[in-house]
Amino acid sequence: MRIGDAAAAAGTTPRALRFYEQRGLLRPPARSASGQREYGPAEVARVRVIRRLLAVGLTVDDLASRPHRLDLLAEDPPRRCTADPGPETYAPVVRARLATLDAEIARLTDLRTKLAHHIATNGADVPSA
Amino acid sequence: MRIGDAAAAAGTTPRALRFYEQRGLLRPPARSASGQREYGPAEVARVRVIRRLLAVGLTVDDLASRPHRLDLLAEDPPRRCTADPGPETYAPVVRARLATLDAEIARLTDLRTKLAHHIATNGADVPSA
DNA sequence: CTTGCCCCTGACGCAGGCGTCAGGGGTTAG
DNA sequence: CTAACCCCTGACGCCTGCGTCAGGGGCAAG
Repeated sequence: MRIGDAAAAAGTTPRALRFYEQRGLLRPPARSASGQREYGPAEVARVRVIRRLLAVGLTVDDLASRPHRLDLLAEDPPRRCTADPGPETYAPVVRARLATLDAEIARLTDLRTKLAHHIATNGADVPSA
Repeated sequence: MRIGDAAAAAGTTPRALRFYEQRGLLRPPARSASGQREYGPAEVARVRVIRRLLAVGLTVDDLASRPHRLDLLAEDPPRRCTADPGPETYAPVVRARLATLDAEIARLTDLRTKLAHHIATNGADVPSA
């Protein structure tokens, strides 16, 4: 499978795959004689895992920090939460991510409150403080 | 007053003042013989208004779209909500801003929920969908 | 006169996850 | 053989509100 088909199969674009490879989320794949990247089903599965993790808010750097964890998660069936998941768990980054999400939500909610208050009291013009 | 003192008086930096000027939020100020910007109390007040509006979530472009409104708001005492505030009100941008804030808050809240759900069911590892 | 702080303009950096263009080669159906 | 589409690498663009560096001049005190 060449990059275009692999990307389509994983629901993304060739550019994204090259980007993940460059950032260390994907190992450099095999190449054809003419230098074209060759992907198998395992790589596609791995990309799907990456996309899911990104979709729930983890960053590329989060994933790059524990590349081996992607191996486990992309297995079929995936080995999740064995007795000893080792030091490769995403738990720390997930917790950090939750914290920053909470902080951001609180910040925006606060902003929204202030803005709504001002529009109510000042006719959407000047915040009084 | 030169730019450093004016910036300090308004609670910001010289760089920010030049930036506001470049983006049309501040009119080009008077210059000394040697080309240094000269500010008065009115400019400082205007900068304070700008900062408050930015702090509640409006963007530089929002403010730049209605530069005359800043004149009114920076007056002492400010003329707010006269019988005819003209077409220069921030109400439309404020409403738009509220909408984007709501959308963003909803998005982040949704993310947070999903992430928290996955950490609870999968031990902070793999999102099952 | 010199030291030291302030000002000037112009331009790049940042954070994130790619999109997109440039310039050049592969590959496959007709 | 050639059109048409795909792939390659390298590099800039995006978006916001400035921070920061580079290179060059001003101004008041000792």
